[in-house]
Order: sequence, then structure tokens, then C-alpha cells
Amino acid sequence: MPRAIALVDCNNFYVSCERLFQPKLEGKPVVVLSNNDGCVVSRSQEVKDLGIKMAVPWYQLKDIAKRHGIIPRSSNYSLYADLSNRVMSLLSGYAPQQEVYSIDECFLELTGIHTVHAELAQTMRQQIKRHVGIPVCVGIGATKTLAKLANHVAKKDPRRDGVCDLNTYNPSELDALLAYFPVGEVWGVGRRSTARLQALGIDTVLDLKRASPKRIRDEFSVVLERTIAELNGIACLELDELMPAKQQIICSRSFGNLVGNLPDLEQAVIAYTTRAAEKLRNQHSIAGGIQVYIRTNPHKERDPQHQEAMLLPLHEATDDTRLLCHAALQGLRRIYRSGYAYQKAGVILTAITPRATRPRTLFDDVESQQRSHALMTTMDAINRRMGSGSLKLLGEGTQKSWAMRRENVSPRYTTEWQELAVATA
DNA sequence: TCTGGGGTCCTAGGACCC
DNA sequence: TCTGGGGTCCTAGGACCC
Repeated sequence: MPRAIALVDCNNFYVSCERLFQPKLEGKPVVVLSNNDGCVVSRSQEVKDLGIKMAVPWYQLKDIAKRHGIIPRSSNYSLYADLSNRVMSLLSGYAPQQEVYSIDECFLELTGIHTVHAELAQTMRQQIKRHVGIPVCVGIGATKTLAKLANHVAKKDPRRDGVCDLNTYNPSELDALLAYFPVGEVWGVGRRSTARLQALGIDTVLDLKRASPKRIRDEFSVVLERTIAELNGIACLELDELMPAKQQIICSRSFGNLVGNLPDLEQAVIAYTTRAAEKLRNQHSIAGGIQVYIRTNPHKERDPQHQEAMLLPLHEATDDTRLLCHAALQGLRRIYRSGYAYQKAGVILTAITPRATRPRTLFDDVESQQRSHALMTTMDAINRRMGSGSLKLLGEGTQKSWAMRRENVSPRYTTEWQELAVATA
């Protein structure tokens, strides 16, 4: 029995979440926008049919949106995360192994499950539709890369009813299918590689499957070499079940309005560092360094441009918001230049290690470490109970001139008491 | 006027060591 | 004129993903 891996992927996930609580959006062209209502990050089928591409800036669509009545929604990540958890939890019951790959998709290990896989996949789809309300498609193949491709087929071809199992194809049927898809559809082949592959005459997925692994490795990378093996049914990528601790934690955001003065940048950097430190403590880690960066808007080519980053090593790894903020602010003050209109700032926690294995040194101030830990634990507990941001450092400020714009936001139906959806059946 | 955010992996090159 | 070689660790940057 061959290896069988399924990829389950939610259809137009964010749009589907919005529709769940606003049925009047059903059948209408809907987009979900990124922070600051900047770019399109999720499109309903109606919008895809209009030829609108992913990640297009919203302001460029104002005309076409008006003509076709496209409805914009600001992104609402707490709602999406909650619905994602429900979908993943249901799917975990279908296989001995599950890898949650992103907010809207997961891999399932179906090898050794002695039912017709396509039927099992239909059962999954129906159960998720009934119990959560989100439509999904399922692709099945001998490797992750083939499962991804199968999912793509399931989504594109309406006759397949949302499921495609490539393991049921014989070799020549499979190759015929692969010859139909352009090489850029393959997982791991991005824009750059697509152009370079085409220059070598590798246009379709089948061309890549038959390409010389050695040549591809020499001219591209080991990553693409592995992709060729995966297309040939040789699994190189295993399922990662437990989410490993993050090796870096990023918190960055574009501002709602451009920011020129240092105090506002400091507020933003404190807010981002606070968020990053919470994530760090959530995974029980400490960070050995923090990088801070700021940049002007690169799209405004005529404006004076400045972008700079600085990595601050900490002489002692920590998860203390105060110490991390202190370092981040030091860095910010050194890279900041007056006279520029900054559009974005961010912090990256690096050199992350588990808190439990923190090395002890002669100079450790154990008592102050314990005090710090107690304070942070209390702060996290209060924020969990009273709502994120209830307790924070003074420097973060309360008048956020830099905060993002969200003009079309829907309520957080499932995670905030005040915004709870009331059943009106 | 208005162009996202958060990650991973790989590679090349520099610093440093013996 | 001649200017080792091999190893490790770290960082920056590229490419990709959703």
C-alpha cells in the first residue's frame, strides 16, 4: 500500500469566516483586507472570477469594486483563529497524525487507513461544513508536494466535488495531469524560480518532475531538488506533528499614518515588543537578542528614504518585557533620524532558547530573575482574564496616532462577550 | 491620500580558532 | 617573490510560504 497524505485546505478561509456570521454576504463578491485595509488577503469565488489577484492594494480596486459591488471586510484574526481551531480539532479525529500547517490547512497521514480515501475525505468535508460551517477541499497524494497539487486540482475542477486522490491514478494518467499545470503551481516554486525554470524550457509540472535532479541542485538549490523527488513520489518532507517552539518571533506593523517623531516611534516599538514578549513567554522561551527596525514607505519613491535595523544582543537571555523594551528603545534611538516619514516599525526576538535550559552563571542575580518571572506571570494572567492590553507599560501610551486603520471590521462574534452573536433562529 | 504580517530554510561570507 | 588549511559559529540576505 503506497504512502497516502491528505492536505485539507479551507476555501477562501477569511471570506468564509465572515460569511458564516453574515449570511447576507453569501453569493456576493467579498474581499478581506490586510491590516490598515491595505491589500486583499482573501477573495470570494466571485472576486476571483473578476480576475482580481491576491495581494492587490485595495485603493487600486476602488473603481472596479464600485462597479461590481465588492464588499470589503477588515481582517478579524481572533475570529479566524477560533474557527481554525474548531476545524483542526475535528480533522484531528480522522488520522493518527496531523500537521497543522497554517491557519487554514493541515496535512493528515492516511497511510494504513483501509477505507476508500476519497470517501473518507467527503465525510470530512460534510462534517466540517455541518459542525463549523466552513467549506474545505481535500487533496491526497504519496507526498506532501503531491497532496498540495491534488488539493489545487480539487479546488479548480468543480466536477471533482472538492476531493482529488492522485494515488488512484496510473502513471500515465498522472503524467498527463501534471503536464496540464504550469510549473509555478508547485509548492516551493515561486516567482523567481518559475522565470528561471521557464528559461530552461521547464514549463509544466511534468517537465520539472522529469528534470535532472543534479542539474537543478547545481543551478538552483537542494530545496528544489527535493521537490523533484517529491513529485516522483519519494517523500522527503515528513509530517511535523508538534509545533516546534519558534526560533524567531516577529512583531511589526505598518502605521495608520506616517510617523516622523521619535516619541511616537518609541510607543509603537514598546507596543510591538510587549506583544512579542507575550508570545515568547507563551512558548516558555527566553530571547538572547532583539532586533529593531524602522523604514519609510518604499513605494513613495520621491520621498527621502531611510531604512535601518539594529540587532541588540542581551548579555543575559530574558523574557522580561521591561528588559526587552529597554534594549529595543536603545536600538531605536540609535537608528532613528529626524526628518523622515516612517511607515513601519518592527521588532524581532532572536537567539531563542527554552527557559528551562537557561544556563546558570556565577553572576546570575537569581533573586531578581525570580521577581521578574513573578511579575511577568501576573501581568500575563491579568491580561488573559481582563482582555489583552489591560495591563501594560506606561511607555506604550494611550493616544496611538500610529495605530492601524480598520474601517470595515466585523465584530469578534466568538471571542468577545460584548460582541457575541445572538442566535435568532 | 491609500501597497500586510509572520514565519521557515538555505547559502555565502566573515571572524575566529588551532 | 613567497602568504596553509580545515573547522565552527554567526549573520545577512534571498527565496519561499500562507
